Amino acid sequence: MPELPEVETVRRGLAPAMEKRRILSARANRPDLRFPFPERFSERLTGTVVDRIDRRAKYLLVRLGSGETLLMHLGMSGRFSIHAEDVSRQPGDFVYAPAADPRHDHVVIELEGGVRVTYNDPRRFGFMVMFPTEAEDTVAYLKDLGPEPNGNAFSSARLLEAFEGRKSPLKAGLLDQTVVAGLGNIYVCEALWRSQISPKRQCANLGPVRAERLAVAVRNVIAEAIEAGGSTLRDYAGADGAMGYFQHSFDAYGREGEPCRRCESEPIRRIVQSGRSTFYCPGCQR
DNA sequence: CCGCGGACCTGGGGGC
DNA sequence: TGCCCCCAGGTCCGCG
Repeated sequence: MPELPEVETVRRGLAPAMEKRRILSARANRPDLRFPFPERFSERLTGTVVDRIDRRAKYLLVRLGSGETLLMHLGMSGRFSIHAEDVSRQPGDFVYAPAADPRHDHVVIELEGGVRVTYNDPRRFGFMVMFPTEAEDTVAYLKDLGPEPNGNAFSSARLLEAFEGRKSPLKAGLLDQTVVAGLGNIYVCEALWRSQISPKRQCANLGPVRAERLAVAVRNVIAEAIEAGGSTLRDYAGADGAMGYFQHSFDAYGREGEPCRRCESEPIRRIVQSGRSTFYCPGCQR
């Protein structure tokens, strides 16, 4: 999936195309993604104005003039493309996305000004739900989320508190969205590599010194990835590759067998933790 | 309550 | 060319 930085990049791309524009039509081309679309999906979107697009963790929150919020999650393979006649284009904006298989164009939204936003998702792990904006505090997807890694509430103290007594390995702990919100498989591997901490270490055995290194690494890895416009990996292509987005390179993720860029003595190893690949350097991550 | 494995989907790549 | 297996950025659910 797009992790937090990629979702933030998508938000920044969608915002200039959608904000302050009225939705002229909205169509779902099938009854469901991961879950069924909201009741009367098309009717609830059509005619309302998009006030603003926010992000929380990996969720996009489209604030509508109707008083509702459209919450969207991109799953593993969700992407948006925008076709626009008069959206101002600046370096870094993404207006056209690379071609996707149109069989997986599941949602098409037309807005004022000749803007068309298309959601494409081959695996259909993404989903969209709607709720009254005023009831946001009760929305299950949002209410238990931990702090944003780039916010003030995220710190080494937060990690120590969340990990107290926890038996699971750090890899699993950092993927837990109630501990810190928005990390996924890639950036967890990268943050652990940066902080030289083993993904196999028990959460409860983190300790204050490593916790500080880890918190700094998480914060920096996320900030840099947002800065880079999100990674452009595989089927994620919310941004237009042709627009010159930085091709993110990773230190650990996906580098199995390649030499560690820090200690250069051991190759990066791939192991499986709770069913997912973990990449780390057994030489310098302890 | 916690932690883990499986399920949900489709497509791409490698081996034979 | 085809087939089969493995792999993929996430999350939810049920089991022990």
